Amino acid sequence: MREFRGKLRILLIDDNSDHLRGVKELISLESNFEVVGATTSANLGINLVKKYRPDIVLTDVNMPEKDGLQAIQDIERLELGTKIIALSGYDDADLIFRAMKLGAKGYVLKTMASAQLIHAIDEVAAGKVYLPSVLSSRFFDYFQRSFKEETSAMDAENLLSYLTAREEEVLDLLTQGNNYKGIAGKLFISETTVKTHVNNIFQKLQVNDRTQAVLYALNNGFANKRRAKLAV
Amino acid sequence: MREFRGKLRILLIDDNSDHLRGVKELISLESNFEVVGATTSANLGINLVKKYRPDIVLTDVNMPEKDGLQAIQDIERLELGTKIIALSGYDDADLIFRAMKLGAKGYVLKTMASAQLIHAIDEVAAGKVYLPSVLSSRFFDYFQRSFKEETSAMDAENLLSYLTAREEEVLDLLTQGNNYKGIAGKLFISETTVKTHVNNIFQKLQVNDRTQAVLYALNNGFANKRRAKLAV
DNA sequence: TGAAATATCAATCCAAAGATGTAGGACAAA
DNA sequence: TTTGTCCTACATCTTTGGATTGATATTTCA
Repeated sequence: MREFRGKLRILLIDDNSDHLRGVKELISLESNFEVVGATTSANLGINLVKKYRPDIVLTDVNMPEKDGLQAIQDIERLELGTKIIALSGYDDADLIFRAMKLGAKGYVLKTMASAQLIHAIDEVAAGKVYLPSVLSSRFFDYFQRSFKEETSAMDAENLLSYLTAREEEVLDLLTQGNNYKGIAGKLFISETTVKTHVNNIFQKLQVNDRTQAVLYALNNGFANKRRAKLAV
Repeated sequence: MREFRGKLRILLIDDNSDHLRGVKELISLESNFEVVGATTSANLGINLVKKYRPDIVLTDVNMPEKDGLQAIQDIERLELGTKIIALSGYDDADLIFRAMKLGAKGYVLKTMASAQLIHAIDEVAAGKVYLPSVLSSRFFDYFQRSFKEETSAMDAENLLSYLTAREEEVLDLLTQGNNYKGIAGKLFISETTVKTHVNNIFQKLQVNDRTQAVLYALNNGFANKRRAKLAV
């Protein structure tokens, strides 16, 4: 399963030097793991990533100054294919969500058994994503809650549904920053006709100007709806 | 682990009547499961959910007409606490992502062993989210890719970074649909001053009018940036 | 068929938005 | 102290946007 080349090269970042040492010893016990670096500073850690190009980075996400999330983002931006596993003392849903959002391939609690950490490293090294089931539950709760608002905004009494097909076209062009002249040109109709449509849109959406119309459209899933007609 | 009250009440929706029958028999073999309904129609299924209020709904997501995703959304909107497990013949990342987004608590492939389906039902009934590891890998790939664009748009050569603090405030109010008068009132400055700021914003963002400025802001993570200052 | 909704275009008027130039005071950095 | 940036403010002018009314052709559907 693992690649032919020697050991899995691992870099550790944790501002708690005790924990750092502990993890280092733990990993060193594994014959197929090699710790290529260990530091208590996120900034230093990023430099070490550039220098040693490890396969895996284990980073604490609860650090002062440059925090671990920022470190994840910075490392991801290097685009070296480095796989990141977040370590944390807390099973905070928001923290997990943000770490995964930034590209972490795993998230392990410090309180978890060491075997779990080893397992996580193996899984992530094999190209998988590793989230202990307790944490994945939290993740999905958070994930679904954050989309619930979005979808509920999309239905309900949506004023957008009162628009005619032509008005939707016009609104679509408005949401692309066109003025009257631009819309008229693109739809091959006169500017005054566009004005008529736009005024009708304002009435239906109960707004006063184009900016508010565009904001209403964007906040009420207008783009999604139009995409839906093609993609769903 | 399971609650004291009798059996777990399950409803099945699958337009393939053969598969529907197969799953029904499979589940009926389990002494603690009870199939309270089985239908090949999504619309009918939703009505059955209202009528029987099952604990779990297993629904195919590859159906013609009213598709399974729509069914998931409709059932979720009833807010009966019904837990939904999506069934699909395909491990399509986009499909998995959308099903989970809409609130599905599990996703199981039809090709998977029956034991896995039973396990999924148990897990979901216990309040967990169940995604087989193959699928969760796909899910996270998709998830991270969809956020990669967002974050990369947020840095790079972002014209927003040239704005002064005051200009950011003004732009923020613009993205809320305010006109000159509204902004002036909220910032306790004169309308002409607001005009000056807005004009400077246009220059810096290289746009021609407020709508384009608002769109630029929204498309380049302006809201995220502002939120970041508080929340990150 | 006949009513209702839709799409088109025009004229007019007023308000709002945008462009440009100028300028004083606060403040920080060189 | 000087230089530069930022925030403030005003005047002026042009352009664009928005409201209103009215009109005609086409489509939709009961």
